[in-house]
Amino acid sequence: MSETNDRPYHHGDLRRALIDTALDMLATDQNWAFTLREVARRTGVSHAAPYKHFRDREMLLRELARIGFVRLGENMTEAMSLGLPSTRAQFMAAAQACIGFACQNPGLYRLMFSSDADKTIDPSLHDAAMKTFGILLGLLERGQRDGSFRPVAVSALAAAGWAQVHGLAMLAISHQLLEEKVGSAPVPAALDVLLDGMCCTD
Amino acid sequence: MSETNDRPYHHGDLRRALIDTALDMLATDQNWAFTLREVARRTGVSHAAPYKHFRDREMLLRELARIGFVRLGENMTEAMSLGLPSTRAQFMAAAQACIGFACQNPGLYRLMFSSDADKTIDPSLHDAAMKTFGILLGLLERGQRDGSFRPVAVSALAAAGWAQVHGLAMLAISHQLLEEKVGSAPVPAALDVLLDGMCCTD
DNA sequence: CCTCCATGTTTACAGGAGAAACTTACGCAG
DNA sequence: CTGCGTAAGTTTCTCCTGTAAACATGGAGG
Repeated sequence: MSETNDRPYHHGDLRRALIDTALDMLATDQNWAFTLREVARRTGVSHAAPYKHFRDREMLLRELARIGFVRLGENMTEAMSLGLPSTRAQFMAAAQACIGFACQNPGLYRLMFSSDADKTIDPSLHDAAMKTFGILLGLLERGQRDGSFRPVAVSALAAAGWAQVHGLAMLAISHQLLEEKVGSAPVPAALDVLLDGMCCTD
Repeated sequence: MSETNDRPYHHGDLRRALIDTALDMLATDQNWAFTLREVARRTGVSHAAPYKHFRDREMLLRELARIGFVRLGENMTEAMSLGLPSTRAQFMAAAQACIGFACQNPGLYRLMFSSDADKTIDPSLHDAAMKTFGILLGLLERGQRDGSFRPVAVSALAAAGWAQVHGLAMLAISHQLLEEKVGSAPVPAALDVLLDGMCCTD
């Protein structure tokens, strides 16, 4: 990753380095007014160098968002592969993985769902988001087949599940899940309420 | 709106005018890179005038967010006062009112939950958000008393309901509720799934 | 009437986005 | 090896933003 090279003029892989720096800053600073120049500065390069790799600031943002979706998908897949007994438990694990990801990368998570990362412009970003959503969809379909989830339209389950997880993630990183409002462990509590509506086992 | 009077140097109520202009732009432009100067320009005033009413840009943003929470609360209260028969139907109406508000004011809604509107700084903003949340809480408590909602911890219901509505709103204004993913009417479908988990009547 | 002060304006400066022109060094044809 | 094309960096420039400071205006109170 961080090759401590002494490249005097040509960096070698500036594109990757810029992305790494930006991801690092997005994870570090809670909310960061993203500036290309700051990224360039911390990467140790002139403020115009990034334009050789990204047409404009938003193109870098979209690439960062794309990577975010890929990583989020990896986290969720990993959580689902822990050998948990029930599909319900797997859903719970995947949801908590998603929310955990958001809390560990609040800036990146916000970016992924912000208007700065316009998915109508960049097909690869759109695909990445769609693919990550597909993980959720696959879990729900599997749950319906094995009788865990109710046989309603899977799209309804998907919308509900996705919205719930995304909503909890957004509220969490906005520090709005205060104990006085929603209790001490709102995430599993809320997910359990939703799962009661999704599952057959009442 | 546009009073064609010749401003006698002193505007009269510039503070209000700036807020109105900004709210207008937040509703009009889907996603707008908020600039104080642009607000001043459209209000027909010098770019430094706003500083006589707001210490800095973020102070205006927080005030806008506060107003957003007040209006959102009004919308939700109104939706709940339509004389709908069941508490469940009232919840559904309030939720759809919230999501409708977000879709009609995407910029404002985003602002309300963005890190630009830091609720830890401004108590009145925090109070406004809390009060709007209280509307939801009140509905849930009432629903539990009348036997509509299950007698679990009300904070769990609150977290679930709030996250669901907020998640749907955010996904909707991010244009991520595509039919291919979540069907043609994802909002009521998702809310029904959640309500199945919240309500006693299965 | 004159003077104070809230509310405006003008001017100034730092910092960011991005374009254009210039520079460096890697890779390749002869 | 020499010379050159080109990708990748740098410098410089313009326009824009936030924000501070100094100045102007005009209504309210003595």
